[in-house]
Amino acid sequence: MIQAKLKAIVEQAIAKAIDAGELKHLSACPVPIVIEAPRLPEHGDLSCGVALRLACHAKTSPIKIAETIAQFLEVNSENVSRFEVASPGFINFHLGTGWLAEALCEVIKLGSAFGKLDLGAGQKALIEYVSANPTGDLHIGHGRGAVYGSCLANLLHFVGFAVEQEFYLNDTGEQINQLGRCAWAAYKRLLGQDVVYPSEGYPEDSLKDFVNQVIKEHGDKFLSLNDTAGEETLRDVTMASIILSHKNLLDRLGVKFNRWFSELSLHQKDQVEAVLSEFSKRGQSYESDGAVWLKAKELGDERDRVLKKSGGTTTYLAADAAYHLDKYERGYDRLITIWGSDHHGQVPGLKAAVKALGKDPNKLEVILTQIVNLSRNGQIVRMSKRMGTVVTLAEVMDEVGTDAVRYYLAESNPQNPINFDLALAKQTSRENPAFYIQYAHARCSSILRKALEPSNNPDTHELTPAPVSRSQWDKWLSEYKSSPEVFSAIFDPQIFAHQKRLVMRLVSFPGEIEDAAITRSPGRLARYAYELANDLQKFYEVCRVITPNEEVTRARLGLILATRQVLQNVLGIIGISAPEKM
RNA sequence: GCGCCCAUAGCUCAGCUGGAUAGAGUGCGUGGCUUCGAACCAUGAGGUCGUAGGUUCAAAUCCUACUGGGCGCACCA
Repeated sequence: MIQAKLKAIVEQAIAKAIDAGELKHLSACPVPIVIEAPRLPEHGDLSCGVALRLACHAKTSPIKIAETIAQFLEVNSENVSRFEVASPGFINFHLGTGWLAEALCEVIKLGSAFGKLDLGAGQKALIEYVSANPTGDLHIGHGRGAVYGSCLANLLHFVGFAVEQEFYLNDTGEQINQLGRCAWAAYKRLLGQDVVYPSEGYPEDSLKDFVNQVIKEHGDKFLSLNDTAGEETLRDVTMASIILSHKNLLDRLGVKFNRWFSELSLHQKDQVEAVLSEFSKRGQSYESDGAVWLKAKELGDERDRVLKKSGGTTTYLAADAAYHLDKYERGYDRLITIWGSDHHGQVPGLKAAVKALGKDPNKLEVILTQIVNLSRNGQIVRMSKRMGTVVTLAEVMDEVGTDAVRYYLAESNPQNPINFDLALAKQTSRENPAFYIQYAHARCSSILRKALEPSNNPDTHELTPAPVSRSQWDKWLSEYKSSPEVFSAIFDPQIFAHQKRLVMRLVSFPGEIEDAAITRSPGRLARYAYELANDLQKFYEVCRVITPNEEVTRARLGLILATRQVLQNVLGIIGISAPEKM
């Protein structure tokens, strides 16, 4: 778009300056030419700092280089109304209306595809996230992983990856057996039996709701079972109830998985044993003290890791290795695994296992999400699985609202810890950023409705025809897509800055997408959405859209349409609804 | 003790592949609704970018040490 066009012009100017012998010591531009939006309006609409980077190559001061380049710049005044060199060596460009109008045309022409890129080129990517143990409620930390993962999935899809999303279900092992013991005791106690609740394991309170759900479905018919059968049965039905609640809650949060991958299935299909044989066959494991060890130290870990305990059972790492081998064999080009930061110690082990299996470790990206500190009025709410989750994700969503929770969790970068104050979030929920962005979208919709729908006078009950007729609108829609000149009437010299700012924000969307995708930071799109909404509000404040002048109305409705489109596109990625009315 | 992550406005967070006067939101002060949605806008105050060095024409950004906080260092998962 505009940045690329400007970049080409700067590139050409540098080449000409070199040809003319004005930039000594250079035969080609050795640094990338970056066109960016300056922070301050007096620095123009777009700025290029290439002269600063060229200084040490050209052995001249940045300001002189900038002046030299500026001499060779060839711009059309309709596109770039003026440019100037500013200390310490920036070239600042002030845009005219030409490129801006063309850009709006492109936004409307591309519609929901505006901003899409082809970074992925159809490569298959698998994102595994949440993967919470089915032994209790989800908490806000799971929520963060869930929101981050789903935003990243949306984003990577938007930039051309074939994305699949997967939840790894730890549905077997010691913690699940413990769930069985606790649930069996809770079941009997809830049905009036005087049995002792296990002192070790999950707190009774954290299981009560799930066991009550079991009782609601199955009644007391399991009471006749002996303890062994009872523990197994309660284990399975309680786990099913927990998994269902996880599915429902994540669904409510807008998080959807293609697959819930069962760890148990790996054992049942002997994939865990198979991966152990594979390690052995490749000479990557050995026996010691009756246990089987992975030679992880040779592969970058700080020490070797146990795969199979002397008691004969396999470790979590063995199952995880089998799981990741399965992922590799399913033929993905990128494997993204999102874990809570408390698992960071496992990353070298997993990477070592992957290397030991002869798979490309660079395909596997492990992203860690840092802790969410939950507080209420400044008081930290402690979360601990052993103590039971004090505040569940469901409660946070009920209290604050799902869109607001989603925005808060989406906005931050995963590697930073965040503080989430319930009282604060609730108190400001009416003015929260998610709401603000949605409001901007609803406002655009409202303006379009106002333009296209007849209005009803409440006193006289007379219908006033719509300012813009249906047939006229259809004609405009096609003009928006093919005739940039219709937009020239948007621009009013009095308030050009506001209008330009809004258009520039729309124009910067593809670049934002690219940066967000490359750095795996969908959060910056959440912030972009806020900025866009803010620019729309400022524009709206000073500029009427529906006016008696048909050409002006046509142009400004087009701008509103384009803005609404980009809001929809970005809200789609961060997974927040774009309502027509609020 | 060792390793990883973090420290920016009262609070919540951006900015970090080095570039112009460190930005938003929230809270606080002031002003603005006869007109497409005031759930909005304008404006003011508020910062030794944890501390100390170093690299550089240029450091919140890179390097080192330190301080403070979180997490991890099992034949647990």
